[in-house]
Amino acid sequence: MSHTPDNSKDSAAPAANFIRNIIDADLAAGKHAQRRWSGAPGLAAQQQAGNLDTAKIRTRFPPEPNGYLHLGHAKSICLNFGLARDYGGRCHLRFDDTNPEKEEKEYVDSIIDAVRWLGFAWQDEKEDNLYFASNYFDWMAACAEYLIEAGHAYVDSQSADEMRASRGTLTEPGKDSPYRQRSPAENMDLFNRMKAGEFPDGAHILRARIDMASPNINMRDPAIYRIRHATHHNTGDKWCVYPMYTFAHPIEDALENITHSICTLEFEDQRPFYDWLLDHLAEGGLLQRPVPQQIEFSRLNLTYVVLSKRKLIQLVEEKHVDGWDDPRMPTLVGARRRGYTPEGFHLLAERVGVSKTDSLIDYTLLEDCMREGLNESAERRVAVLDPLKLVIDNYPAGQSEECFAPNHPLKPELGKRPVPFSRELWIEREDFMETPSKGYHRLYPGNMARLRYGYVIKCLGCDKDAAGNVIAVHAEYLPDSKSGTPGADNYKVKGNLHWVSAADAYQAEVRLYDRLFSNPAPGSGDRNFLDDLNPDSAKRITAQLEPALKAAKPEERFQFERHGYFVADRRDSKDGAPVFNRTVTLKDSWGKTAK
RNA sequence: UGGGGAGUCGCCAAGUUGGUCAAGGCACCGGAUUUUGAUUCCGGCAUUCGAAGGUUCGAAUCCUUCUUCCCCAGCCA
Repeated sequence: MSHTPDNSKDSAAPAANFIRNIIDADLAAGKHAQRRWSGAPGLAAQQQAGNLDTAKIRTRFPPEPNGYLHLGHAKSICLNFGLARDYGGRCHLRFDDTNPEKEEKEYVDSIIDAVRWLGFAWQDEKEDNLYFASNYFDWMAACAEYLIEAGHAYVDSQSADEMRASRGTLTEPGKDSPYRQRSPAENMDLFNRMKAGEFPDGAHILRARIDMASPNINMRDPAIYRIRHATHHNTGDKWCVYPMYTFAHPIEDALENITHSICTLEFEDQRPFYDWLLDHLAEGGLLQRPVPQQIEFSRLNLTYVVLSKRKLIQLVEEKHVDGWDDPRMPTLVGARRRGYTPEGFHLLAERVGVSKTDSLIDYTLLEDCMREGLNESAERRVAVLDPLKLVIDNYPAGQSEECFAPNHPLKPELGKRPVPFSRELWIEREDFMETPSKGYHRLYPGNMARLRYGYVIKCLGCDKDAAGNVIAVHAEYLPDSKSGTPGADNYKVKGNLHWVSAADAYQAEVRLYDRLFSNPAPGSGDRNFLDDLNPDSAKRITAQLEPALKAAKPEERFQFERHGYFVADRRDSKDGAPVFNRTVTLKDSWGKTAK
């Protein structure tokens, strides 16, 4: 523990942050050491009959299954599951499905898939911590009834509009509801009839009785149970009353023995109610102490990215993108198709840290995190994206030979693969300039450069069409310069180009993705975020790829040398006919100064 | 104008029992290696902690005032 941290990425200690500080202090004080755990969520009586909880801490990731997970969720997932992992605790995956009108099974499956893809598990040989808030409805109703009996909740019969009007404003206190003084017995009767389905939606509502004059609007008798005659994806038509988030979430946490309930900043004002509720329910013996603690951190914001649900839906519905898993979408399914990696997201979460400061992260940081992992894991291949014909004038037509390219420069144990060399090759159009710019050291008449893993060549000139466009480049090769042979190093050249034998190339579709928006803050000011859409965010080209790429399997990732990282699309690739998505380019310090 | 939060290098972020502590990462700038103008590797990078006062031998850390930004008035989460 006390040795100085070395540079090895694996052994680096997690960076300190205020949440870890809280957990450290709680652990040191033994705050949660006496919690009992029955092995499943439940009220105090059930938990008390269990053993001491072996999990040092319990966290949870509690999405509402009403949409797809996005980049922001990745931060939260890494945080919650990462904390549990680092502290010998557990992290629950809990669906916060308390609103029957917005939630669907389809989203549940997609969320489960995304969390797994990120590499986290809520299940092991001892526990399976996958939960649905909707399975706690009986307990929640019991909690509500306790509150009613204790005089801490009442049934209000004002309309939604009347309630809004009497809630007051940010600067003025609210007014008590005329129904606020109903007796516990009357409230209980009304609540039972609400549950029994005697009233239409909105006729009554259960409210906590706290303080209509509180400066914190969330404490002005918040609504905790509403009537909603709707079919729920999990409980069907069993209920026609549903708990509000405010009421449900703290109870869910408590039932699951959550020690640290981590959420985003906008819930800060909600914390007094969280504590109020749990304290009363623990007082009433329904919940075990100590009750969970809510901790808020700042959500992830990225430049060039939009994450609001409303906007994402708009992008999909108005077809500005090709579905939720469009590789340009900031959803996790989109990121996956784009070729982003779980490791990259872990790295990002680590680098971004955790605090309460509203932050705006440069999108390049995310890209950089992806590059870092991919550089390590992706095998190298050759691809010519903007093909220009290169003719080796002194190489016999019809002849060909094999050259050998290493699969990974950092991992020689991955071996080499043969690539065919012949008289006619495809090279990158930008690797030839008839009149070179300053500092350019690739192909131009009279210059020598190396065909990577092949021969050194001397550029002789080029052919042009009637319009003056270069249609082919001519060169002669130096037979004693072949890579891997004794004389290979006789020639010192700066230029080093990739190439593909024209006769052997695998011609395929490649999608060159760029950021979806061209404005770092899409829709900032009075702008419509759609006006900031980048018109060039998806270019489809036909590229000339080395033959080995034909065998790529969906989701297989490669570095196309000198270009960037690419992934075989998991949706559109056919067996033996993969198409590739550009995940992210390589860094290019030449381009920076030249363009 | 009520309440709740936050302001430390271009972007993040340690540090908050006051004393060589202004960590670290990313970016950036040099230089070395390099058959990817990539990677890797060395070196550089805040007399200053939103601002102004004050307390103190000594403050990013304590006090006062000011200032900027974010969140809250759903029977959404």
